Amino acid sequence: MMSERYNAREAEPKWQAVWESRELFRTRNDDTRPKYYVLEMFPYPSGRIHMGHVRNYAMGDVVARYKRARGFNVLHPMGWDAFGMPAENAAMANRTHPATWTYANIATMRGQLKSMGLSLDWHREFATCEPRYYKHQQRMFLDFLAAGLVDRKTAKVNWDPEDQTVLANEQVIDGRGWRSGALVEQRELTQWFLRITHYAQDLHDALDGLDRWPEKVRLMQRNWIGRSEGMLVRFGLDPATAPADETELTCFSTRIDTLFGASFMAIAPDHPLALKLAETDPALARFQEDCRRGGTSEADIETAEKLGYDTGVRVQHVLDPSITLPVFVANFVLMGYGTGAVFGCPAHDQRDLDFARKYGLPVTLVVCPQGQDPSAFAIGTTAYVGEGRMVNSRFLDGMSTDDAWEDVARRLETTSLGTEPVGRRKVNFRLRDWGVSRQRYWGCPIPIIHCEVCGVVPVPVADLPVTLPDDVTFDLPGNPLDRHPTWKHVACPHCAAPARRETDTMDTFVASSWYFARFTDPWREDAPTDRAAVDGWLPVDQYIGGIEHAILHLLYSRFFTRAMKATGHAGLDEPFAGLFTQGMVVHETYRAADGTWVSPAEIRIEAEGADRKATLLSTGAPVEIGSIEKMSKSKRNTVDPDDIIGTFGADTARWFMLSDSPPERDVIWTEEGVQGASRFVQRLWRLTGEIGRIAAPIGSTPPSSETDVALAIRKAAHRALIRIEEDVERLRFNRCVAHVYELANALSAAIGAVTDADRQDELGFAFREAGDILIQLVAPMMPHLAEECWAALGHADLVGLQPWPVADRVLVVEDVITLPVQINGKKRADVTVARNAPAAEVEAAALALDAVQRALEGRPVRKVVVVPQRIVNVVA
RNA sequence: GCCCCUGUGGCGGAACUGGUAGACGCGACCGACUCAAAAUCGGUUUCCGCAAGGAGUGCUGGUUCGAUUCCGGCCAGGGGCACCA
Repeated sequence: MMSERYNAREAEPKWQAVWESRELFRTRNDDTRPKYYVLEMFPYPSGRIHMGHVRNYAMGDVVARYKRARGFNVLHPMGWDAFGMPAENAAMANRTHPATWTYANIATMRGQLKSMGLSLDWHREFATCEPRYYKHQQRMFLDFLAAGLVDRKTAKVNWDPEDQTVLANEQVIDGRGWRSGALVEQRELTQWFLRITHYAQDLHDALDGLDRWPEKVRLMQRNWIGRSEGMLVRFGLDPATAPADETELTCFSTRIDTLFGASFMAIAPDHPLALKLAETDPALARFQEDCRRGGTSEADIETAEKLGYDTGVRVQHVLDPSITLPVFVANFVLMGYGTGAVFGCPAHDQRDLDFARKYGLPVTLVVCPQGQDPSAFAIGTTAYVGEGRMVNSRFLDGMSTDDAWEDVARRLETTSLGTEPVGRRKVNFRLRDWGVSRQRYWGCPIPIIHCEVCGVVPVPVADLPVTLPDDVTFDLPGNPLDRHPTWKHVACPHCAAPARRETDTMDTFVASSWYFARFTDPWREDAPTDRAAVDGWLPVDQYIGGIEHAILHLLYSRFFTRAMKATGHAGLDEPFAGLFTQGMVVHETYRAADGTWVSPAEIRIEAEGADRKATLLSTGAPVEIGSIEKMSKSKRNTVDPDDIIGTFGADTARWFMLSDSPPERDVIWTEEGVQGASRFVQRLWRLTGEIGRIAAPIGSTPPSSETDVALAIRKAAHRALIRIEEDVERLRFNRCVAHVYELANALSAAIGAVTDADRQDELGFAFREAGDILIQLVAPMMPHLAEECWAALGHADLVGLQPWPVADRVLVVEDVITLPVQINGKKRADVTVARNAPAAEVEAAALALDAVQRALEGRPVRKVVVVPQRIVNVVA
């Protein structure tokens, strides 16, 4: 017999054990059903799972369980993004080994994830710090190197002088290292780069085809790649002013239409010409030094004043050599973009205008906005960057900016400087190559050996993996691999001379750029992927994760997949066909009188509503209720999933995470919300008991005639079924939850309305059908409760093994419908008509209504709009 | 500065391609059960109004028989990029 209350703490482990022993979620690669790959971004093993994980994995699990019921061969794996700095920081702080710390965290978090009852195929689990994984990453690095997709070059990096390591841009806060607090220096270091820029155009263009990605993410990537069409323009140096053997200066411009407005040239402080001039010009050298010292943080750049140094060199204007322009070294020109040289057109570029005003350079209007009089239109402190008519531009005058652009482009292409044309069309990208070298221990070793004789030598594939040594120390700053006594000393694979290993390791983002491919066959030892498996499973049909990865991880993965294709490890370009970015879990913050943050577990809410108050549990002292913010350790506004699962059960946590807020938006974690979810768990359990008492036996035949109540019950079930199908497909889980509530409400109401005499014979069949559907609808979201209810309804097998119910679309169509009747757009009455009634009939029925005649107040009817099955609008 | 998104009851939110605004949940209030409380069940809950009725989706214009939905302008909040030529 059913007990009164549903006991999640007993039921959940029980069903998890049943699923596991029956291998419900084990996925086979040789299954012939259509595939469906659903993946949530794998976690970093930071210690414990947080509510963000719960939300992310609850969503993915709904999709996985739903698709499984719909007959797909579902791949839903889990693993660990296990390399990275926190492990090394923990090692330094706690004198543990990063591996010890990492694997302990994985064990904890695996247990937590298992307690959520996720339908994961744990057989495919791996951690990226395992040699059996990173071995293949090293292999692909070598393949990329052979394919020309890896570069070794010097680059400016953020160098923390105290920790003696490179920092990522995100790790530099206000110009200081986030850990050490030391002022970060810019250093030229030789680094390994993955040539993501090789695919810049394709990564840009292919965004159009990612129609199941959020527009926001595509836009962010498009901006990040930063494609711009322009021209490389070669300016001849004025021989009278140029240093010996310097004859030309090339700049990149997207606004060659404004060339007649040019009043100066500007080059980057570290432009080759500037460096050369500085050799004989100490003042210039000092200026360059000042520029370099200028902060590199964004805040510094934002506020930096435009500074320039007139080199005395002049260039000849490309459209009229008799005009010469001064060449400035300017702090706002970047060597890393274009050619490190620009021509300045102050009237039509804000930076150039600021610069020109400061140094008294001419400002010539060459584009006049539509409808403005050029003689009256003056440039003040704001440049005009829009389109318009050309003025002050000789042969271009009167043209549109577009036409002028083409005209200039053709002229420059057909004019020569030396033996080459002056201008060449060029598409430039903002995207830079991906620097993957990290001076850290806890990462994938870069499989390279440096030999004095042979230079850079790849580690032979047969020697992979290059594994990390275990005996390392973290008591000193810097890279433990570099100061390890023996690890880096090896013989050159070519000449056998003493050589040394590369001691840099790869950025952790490399590991997360292909894990989704490895999941398709994580056991294969001789290659990163099995081509049949990877090409069969990919692309991921539905990828779910946080918006914070909109650029880095998602762009790197798109690049990596292309590089894997180029080197034969995969057969496609785009790894993720569908992407969903879920919102964060946020919570109120609480502060004690002394200003310290207080955790939700330490307080009590004293009064609800407008005069909501909180006090400290321990002392009763008042606590200030603060703003709602992302759950974070620093603000202490976190709720531990273990506590919630221990108190209410995983299903309650899952249900709450799916309800209320649309999944792409932030969800506010509230105690009331959890209580509400928990209440529904109990209510569904009671309702199941009541349905079970009325429901006909499994497999009963439908009665020969059906009462209105019975029909209504079945209609409600099928309506909910149809809506939930639609909404799960579109990941609108909050609406799925609402549909379940509606069905449960309808069934409760029907039970309340039936008399004892009605039961069994008349309603039994309807309640059997509707009850079974209700539980199957709940199953993807609250799987444990659903199993318990399914069994209570008399089923011997698991609801997790049931095929999805077949919706009866004919059943839900009503024969008689009620339409609103509006008069001049305001609703005044309802009219009930046959669903297929002709418009004329509907119109007549509507006009015959007393309420309509009253509302018309004798005015003549001018027009009647009848929208079939929707509305009637009377225009008077 | 540039680009993008969002704005609906006390709260989270719903409303299909322009067709009954407020589904569903939370909170609140009233009632039933109870000695009492919890739990549960029933009811009310956009605002103004006793009612009839009127107003209402950030503000403001427009298109339309009809606008939360489409268009223009403005306001507020959030996010991304940031000297990218």
